[in-house]
Amino acid sequence: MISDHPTTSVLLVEDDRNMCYLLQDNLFSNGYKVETCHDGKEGFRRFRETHFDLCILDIMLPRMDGFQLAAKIRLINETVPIIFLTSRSMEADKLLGFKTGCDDYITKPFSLMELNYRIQAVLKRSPKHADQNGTYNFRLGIFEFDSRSRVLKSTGGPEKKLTPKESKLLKLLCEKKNELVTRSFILNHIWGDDDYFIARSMDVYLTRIRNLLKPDQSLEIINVYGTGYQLLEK
Amino acid sequence: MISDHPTTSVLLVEDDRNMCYLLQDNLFSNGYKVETCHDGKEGFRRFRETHFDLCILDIMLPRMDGFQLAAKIRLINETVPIIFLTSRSMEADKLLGFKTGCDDYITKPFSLMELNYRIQAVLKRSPKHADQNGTYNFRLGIFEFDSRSRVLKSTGGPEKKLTPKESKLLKLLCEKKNELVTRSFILNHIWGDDDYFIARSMDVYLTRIRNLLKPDQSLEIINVYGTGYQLLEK
DNA sequence: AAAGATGTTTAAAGATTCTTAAAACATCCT
DNA sequence: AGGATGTTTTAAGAATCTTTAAACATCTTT
Repeated sequence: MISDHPTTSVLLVEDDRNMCYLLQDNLFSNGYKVETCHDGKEGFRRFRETHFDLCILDIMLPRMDGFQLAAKIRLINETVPIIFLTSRSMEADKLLGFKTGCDDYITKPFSLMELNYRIQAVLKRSPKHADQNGTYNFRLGIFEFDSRSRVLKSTGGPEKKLTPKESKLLKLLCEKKNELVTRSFILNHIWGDDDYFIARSMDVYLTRIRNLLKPDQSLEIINVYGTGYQLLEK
Repeated sequence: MISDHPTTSVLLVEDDRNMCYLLQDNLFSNGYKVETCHDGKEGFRRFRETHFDLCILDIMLPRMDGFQLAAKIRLINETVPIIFLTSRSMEADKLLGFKTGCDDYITKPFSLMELNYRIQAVLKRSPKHADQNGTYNFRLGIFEFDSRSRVLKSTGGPEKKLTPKESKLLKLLCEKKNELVTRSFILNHIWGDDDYFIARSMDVYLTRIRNLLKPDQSLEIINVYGTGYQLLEK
């Protein structure tokens, strides 16, 4: 089968090595780029670190089941299509209540042909936010910011090297420049979790970013009480 | 029996010299390229050093048993087929729980015919990731890097000879250029193990590689705190 | 204005990574 | 075998990054 998708990247989370390997091989030979892992937590960590066009999640997984994983994925990406691998005993109810428009599920045992068909269908429906993670460079007031090398350069000034967390936070704010970003959105995207202490940690980073941006008076990160933040470029 | 496999290379790890020789001879006369060793640790060392298309592992082995060995092999190669040699007393349970889709096992005593049949079956199932180790030359900024001769040539500059470990590390980073590579991935692939001290050792090599790449400002190995590294080419 | 909730800042503790030097180990050569 | 040379690991302290803690400020509601 010849590929018609330049490099669609797939996150495959499957506990059973046997099955995992079979699927990986099938996907690979269909031209997809595949990353596999074998438990939910690792799956989520991967998802946060990289960009994927499709997730295939087993339901029964160690450390965090497929539903929980999908829920966490949905918190940070509303659109990426997810295909669940279920066992026959799974009640369709639970699944139907869960999956969104772009998702699908397939009951084990299934044929590879069937899976491939569903993948194609699900990708066709998916809006392909192509540029989702494609932008790494931002122009921001007097600054230029490269989120990959984590360098914030002020035109005609010195450049500063940011830490990974600083960089992610600034990137997120840049992506949503002049938009309101909720606290929980930031927390789930960058920290992958949202509790009291992590929120305090975020406060610290907000302060740092504000300090970094101080040289340019036209930039401001304003707080919307009880809701979130907004990076304004005046 | 005439071979239909150009040069399928087999790693045979068998404690019992007698048996080992018998098998080696049989494999050899079937056209396989065979390397033998007699304990688990040595087996793993070999596996890391060379490329094999098939592993035949006795379960009872000195220094590290066949299961442990297989587990470590799986960490650095998810797909190579493994055939276990078990004694009759071995509970099939343990084995079935362990082996993945491409693997098989055979209970001693067995006929050579039976073994050969299983080898063919297992190889047929295996997808032969042909290009797995195929790329040795990399273009990297102002450099050209040949990971086999371990030479890093800077265009119009002097060439440097790398040590084996340096070379492996740089090769791995080149293969995953612009991707995030986790610490444990590097450790398991290059050192075959992942503990505190080996991680410190890796730090040392990272420093060296960074120094080697310093002449080209556009190259950078950035650290993602708590996760891994990324070789960026800007 | 008071009280509670939420946000900001600074300091410092804890964790991880980086660097350098020296020790241990390996290989080559005579 | 023994010395020279090259490679890898160990060790230890410095540097960097992240989280925790706590004190203070601001906002909202009553």
